[in-house]
Amino acid sequence: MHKNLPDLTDAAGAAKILLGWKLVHESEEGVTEGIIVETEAYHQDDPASHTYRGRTKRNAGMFESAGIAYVYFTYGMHYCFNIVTGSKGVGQAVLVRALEPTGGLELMKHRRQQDSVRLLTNGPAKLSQAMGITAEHYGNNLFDGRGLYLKPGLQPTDIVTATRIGISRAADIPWRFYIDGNAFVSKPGG
DNA sequence: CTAATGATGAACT
DNA sequence: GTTCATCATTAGG
Repeated sequence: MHKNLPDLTDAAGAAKILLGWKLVHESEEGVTEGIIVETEAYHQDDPASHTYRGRTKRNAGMFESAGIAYVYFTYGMHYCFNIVTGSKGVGQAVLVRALEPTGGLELMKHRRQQDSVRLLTNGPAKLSQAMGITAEHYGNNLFDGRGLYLKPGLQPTDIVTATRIGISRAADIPWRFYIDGNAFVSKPGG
């Protein structure tokens, strides 16, 4: 069957296109899903990217073919989820920064120990925890419709372009995109 | 081997 | 606005 796939040839373009797509995780605990409402692009020749200094054991996944998951652990306690873009051998990816929860709300609340829906997935480490994404999903195919995967959603009407969050270098490059007015964007403005 | 740092989040003032 | 919990990865010796 023909699959509806997004254009993942370039991280910045893909970051915009992926807004409105749904991220689904069918786990043993249950199914959780949410609409992607905020993303950031990271290229290889980008001082803020993990791949800027070349390939390492940690970032090897970003050099694989587009459409797989790149999950990294940071600050000693947080997982962040990325969608790999570009050709095999090119280190780029799209960081998913926020979701609008659309399914499995109770499971998300349980995983996050948090009752407020608005605080469930409005940040990269928060959504990873709410969705149950960990290092075991590193390298997963996100378009096979099994386990952790993406599926098409409604195209948002208004997309805001802004600067990226939490980086010290190339902080002025506008490679953050989010759905205008959405309540689950981690940091409106920028 | 050692040391610095980080694509964060929560809890403060 | 600021501080800090907490550790894998990385660069350097």
